[in-house]
This record gives sequence, structure tokens and C-alpha cells, in this order.
Amino acid sequence: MSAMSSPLRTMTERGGRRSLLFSENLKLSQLARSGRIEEAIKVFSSMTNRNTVTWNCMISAYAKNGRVSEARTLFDRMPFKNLVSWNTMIAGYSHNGCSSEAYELFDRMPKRDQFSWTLMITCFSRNGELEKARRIFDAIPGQKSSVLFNAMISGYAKNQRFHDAVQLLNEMPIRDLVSWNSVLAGYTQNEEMLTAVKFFNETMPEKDEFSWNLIVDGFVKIGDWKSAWKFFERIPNPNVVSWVTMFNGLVTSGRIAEARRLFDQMPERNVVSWNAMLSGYVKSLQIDDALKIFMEMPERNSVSWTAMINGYARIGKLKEAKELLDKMSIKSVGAQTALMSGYIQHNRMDDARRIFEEMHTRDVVCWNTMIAGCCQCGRVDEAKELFKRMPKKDMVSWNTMITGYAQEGQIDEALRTFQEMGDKNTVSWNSIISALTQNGFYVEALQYIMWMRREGKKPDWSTFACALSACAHLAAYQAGKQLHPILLKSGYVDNLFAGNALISMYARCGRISRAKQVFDELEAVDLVSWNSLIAGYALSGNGTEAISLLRTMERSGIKPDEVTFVGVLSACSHSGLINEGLDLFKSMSKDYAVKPAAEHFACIVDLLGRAGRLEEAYELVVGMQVEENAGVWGALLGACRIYRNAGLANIAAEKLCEFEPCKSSNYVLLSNIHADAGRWDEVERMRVLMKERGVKKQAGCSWVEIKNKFCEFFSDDPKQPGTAEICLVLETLTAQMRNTGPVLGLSALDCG
DNA sequence: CTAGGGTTAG
Repeated sequence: MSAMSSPLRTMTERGGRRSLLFSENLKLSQLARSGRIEEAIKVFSSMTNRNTVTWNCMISAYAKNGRVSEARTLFDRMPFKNLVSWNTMIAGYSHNGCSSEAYELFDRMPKRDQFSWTLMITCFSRNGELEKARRIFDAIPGQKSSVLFNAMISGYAKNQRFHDAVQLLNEMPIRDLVSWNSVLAGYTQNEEMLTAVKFFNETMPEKDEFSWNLIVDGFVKIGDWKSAWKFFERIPNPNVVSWVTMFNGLVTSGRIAEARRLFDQMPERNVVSWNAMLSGYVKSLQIDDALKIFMEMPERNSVSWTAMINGYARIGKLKEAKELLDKMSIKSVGAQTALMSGYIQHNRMDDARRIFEEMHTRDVVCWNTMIAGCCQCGRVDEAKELFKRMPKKDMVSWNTMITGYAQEGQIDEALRTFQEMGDKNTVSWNSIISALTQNGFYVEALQYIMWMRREGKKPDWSTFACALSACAHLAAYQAGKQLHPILLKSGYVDNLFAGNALISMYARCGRISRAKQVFDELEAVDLVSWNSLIAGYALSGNGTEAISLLRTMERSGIKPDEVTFVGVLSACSHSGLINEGLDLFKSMSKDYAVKPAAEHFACIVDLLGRAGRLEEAYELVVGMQVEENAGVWGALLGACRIYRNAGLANIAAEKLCEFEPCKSSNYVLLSNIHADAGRWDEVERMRVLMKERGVKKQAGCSWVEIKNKFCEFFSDDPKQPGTAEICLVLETLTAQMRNTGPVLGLSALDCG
């Protein structure tokens, strides 16, 4: 008996040991996949028996969780490396975007197989280094598998090199579904839906659920849920992904009730479906409904918890959010970031900072959230410090800093950051362009848009909105006009931000009928669209039309706001509708519950002033309940100059110098008034005051658009080309205006 | 344990 049992026992022991090792290795890879890296480390260090697979698993575990340097340490220390070890380490670098490190290993490895080639091609492609990927591809000896072709095709397609992708597709010996879908994904994910549908209908010989889902997702991504629905209905065998993709399309277009109906109709639901419903409710801030789903759902993962915490955080129920986080057994980075973000949104920066500092691991999203939070509450120096401290920056980090600097008016820092960053995406370009427009550098903004197009970056709705806004502020009609067809072709016309910017551009360039046409052609309009149009009529001096638009706007169910009234009131004053303007001013607080601000008072002062009712205007300013500003006194001063009321002008100009102590033109005006009245001592006092306050004459500057080029003019600039001609034209114009137009002092033309 | 469609939720 004993002689027989001995070898048997040895065999089972060996088998047992082997199966134990196998199951421990399996456990390691499972932990790695679900992001439980700390547990994986524990398991690995407690293992007495390790084989090469164990080491490979642990390398992969580290790399998949962003700890690529620890993975490398393990790789260097492991007792025996096989081909998979090398491939795993390369994959690790690839997942973490380290293409040069990956290539260094690839170059040194003793033997290569299909995995190695494919990994390296994918790694370079992900990094946008397509030429390097192609060099690898071309150097592969012998027959290339379709997996290799597909990797290269996918790389081209993802990077919008559609021509190269299709060419390779045609060159490969045997195409399969992955090949077709790789090209299709390139189109759908780059918002090329026209080409995508054509490829889907006319080129692809066969389709699977992937193909259908890609099309639906592509339409969802561009916000066209109707087209998404058309294709969704035609899917022969929609799977869970199809349903969730369509569901997501309804949620992003704000149709939460319809989304709910679709959810109820789903033939099968997995945890992703439930999470989609949950976060759908969170997005539309229906937190009670979200909670109901959270309680109802049969299975929860960290995404579910994170979504719920995020929901509470967004409506300011921070106590509930924190309690939920405390209940999580393994607190994911995302969940902690959600609570942190809640604190940031509700101005509890210290609490946010505490969570941030206490976190064991932080991903790039967490860092970016904290940085954005600091920027939002004006702590840009703190943001800068964090930005320096963070171990790995992504595109979002850089873009956030650019926007942060811009909001603080630190345009030089924004420009420096933009130049310093390596790769730039559309958002980076948009960030710097909107930084420029927000700070009044309109010519520079247009310059950057030109550079952006030269770099081959596709403009999106934000680019168009900024470009058109710059044109509007410069009254650059030629440039703005040319943007219109480009916008039409781009497919962003129905974007309200772009559409409103277009209205505003035409309106401010004095093309009010074109503005109206754009307005009428928009699928849906909002308050901003109405305000832009009304402001346009104000600018063109058509008060009657502005008032009539206000009425139409009300009938369409949109309530006017303070901006609307600035438009309507200034329209009244520009077209001499005195009584209408005064009536509207009275009714804006009474009937519309819009509190008049200084800007509205300025309109009425201007209106009364133009009618010569200077005393009334003065009484209004003195008696107004809101804080006075330069605009109000400026309006009064303007009226005083037309009607030559030196006494009131003196008061207004004094006030103006109080509000804008650094603006030289105010002192000059006041000084001129005193000079007119022969009060030379006062003129002298002005001169001394200017010197005391350090007021320097600002160079007057203006732009002219000639043949798509912007010419900047500075006053008193002897280097200015064509000065003599310009002065001659100016003199002629002035003479003509003296004879025909309203009487203006020469100072009215003295604007550089 | 490592490659090609990074189809869906954060």
C-alpha cells in the first residue's frame, strides 16, 4: 500500500501545487483588471511559489494601473524572462503612452513575434506617431497577418488619415470584419458621419453589431439623435450596447423621459445599462430618481457609487455624498474625485484640498479637477503649483491652465503655456483663441485661427463662435462673411453658440437683414439669439423693430432679461423713441421683474440727454438706487457737449475722472471744458492732477480690414505708412460733415 | 500573463 501511495501522493501534491499557482496567477490578473492593485501586491508578495507567468501578471497589473516604473523594476528583477515578459512590458509602456521606452525594449528584445509587432504599431499609433508605426509595419519579415494590417489601418483611421487607411485596406490580402470596422470607427469617432454612412452602405460587404453600434454612436456623438434613432431601429439584432448607446443619445439631448421609456423597454439589462440610467438622472439633476435606481439595481460597481456620489455632490448634498463614499469598501479614485469636485463646486476649497491631499493614489483626472477648481475660484497661483507638482500631465491639464490664466487676465502666461505644451488638440487651440477674444485681442485671435487651420486641426463650434465673436468686435465684415459658408460646410450651423455668434457678427457689422435671416434659419433659438438680434437693431437705430422683436420674443415664451433691455432701451435712444423708451424703462422692473442696472440708467440718461432734457437726466442719475458707474456719467457728459451745458458737463466730467482715474481722455475732456470757459487755473489743476495720478496718454488704436488683412493704426505714429494721405481724407471728411451732418466738435474725431 | 474593432455607464 505505502509503496503505491507514495508516487500517487507526489503526483497529486504536484498537481495541487500547480493548480494553486494557476489559480493565484488568475487571481492576480483579475485583481489587475478591476483596478485593485493594492490587493494584487499583497497576493504577489505572499506567494511562496512563483513562475514566469506570475511575474508577467504582476508586471501587467502595475502597468494597467498606471504604475509603469514599478512594472519596469519588476521586469528588470525577474529571474527568467520569456517572450511574453518582453511583450507585456512593451504593452505596459504602450498603455501609459511611453512610446520611446516601449521602442527601446522592442529594439533590444532577443526575439519578436506577432504580438511584439502589433503592440509596437498600436503604441506608436496611439501616440500619433504614424510614420514610426509604418516603418515597423514595413520592416516586418514574411507574410503579414490580418491582425497586423488591422492595427495599422486602425492607427491611420483614428488619426484621420482616411486615405492611407483605405489604401491599406485595399492592399491587404484578406479583409475581415475588424478591418472594415476599424475604418468605420475612424469615420464615426472623428465626426465624419456622411462618409461613415456611405462607407457603411456602399463599401462594407458585411456588418455586425459593432458596425451598427459605431454608426449609432457616431450620430449620438454629434448630437443628431434623430439619425441615431433611424439606424438603431434598423439594427437586425440589437445587443445591450446598441440599447445603451441609443439611450445615451436621448440623455445627452436632454430627453430623459424618453430615455426612461427606452430603459423600460430594454430586453436585457446589465450593470452598464443601470449605470447609464442612474447617471442619466444625475445629469438632469433628478437625484431622487437617481437614488431610486441606485437602490433598485441588482448589481452595483464602483461606477454606480461614483455616479450617485456625483449626483449628491452636484446638488450640494455634500453630507450625503460623503456618507456614501465612507460606505464604499474600496474607495475608487473616481468616487473620491466626485466628492472633491462637489466641495469645489460649492466653494469649500479647504475640504476639497483635504480630500486631495489624503488620497493614496491620484489619477490625472483627479489632478485636473483640483487644478480647474483652483482656477475657477481665482487661485491661479495655487493651480500653477499643482500643475508643476503633478507627475504626469495630459492635454486637459495644459488646456485647463491656459483657460485659468485667461480668466485671470494673465494672457502672457496663457500664451507661454500654450507655446510650452507639445501636442495640441482642438480644445487647446480653442482655449488660447477664446483666451485672446475674452481679453480683447481680436486680431491676434484671428491670427491664431489661421495658424490652427494651417496645423490641420479641425475647427469645431467653439472655434467658430470665437472667430465670429472676434469679427463682430472688430466689425470685420469681410472676414466674418467668409466664415459663414465654412461654418455651413462644417455642420455646426445648428450649434447655438456658433449660430448666435453668427447673428451677432452680422448685427455688429451693420448687416441686420443678414442677421435676421440667420436667426430665421436656426432650428431653435434661445434668449441669447434674441438678444443678439435686438442689439443689432439697436445698433442700426431701428427702435420700432427692436420693440416689435421684444413682443414677438415674449409671445414665443422667452422671458427678456437685463441684456434684452439694454438692447431695447438703447434702440429707443438711438432712434429718438423717447416716450416708448421711458415706458419700457418703467415696465421692466414692474412687469418683467428685471431690476434696472447702471447700464439701463445710462441708456435712459442718453435718451433724455439726446432730447435735451438734461436736468431730468441729471435728476435720474442723482436719484438712482444702483451704484453709479462711468457709463452713466459718460452718457450725461455726451449730452452736455451736444447742448453745450458747461455746468452739468463739469459735474459729469469730474465724476468720470473719479471712476476712471487712469483714462486720459476724461481729463482731456474736462480740461477742454474749463478752457472753453476760460478757467485757466482749472486747466492747470487738471494737468497737475494727471501727473499726480500717473495718467499717461494711451495710444489710440483702431483696425481697418483691407482685403482680409487687418491693419492696425495708432494715433501719433510717425512710422504709420500713408499718414499724409489718411490726414488728407480725414480733413475732407470733416469738412463734408460740417456742411451736411450734425455739428460735431473736432474732438469727436480725435480717436486715433 | 502579451496584439487588431480602444461599440455602452464614470
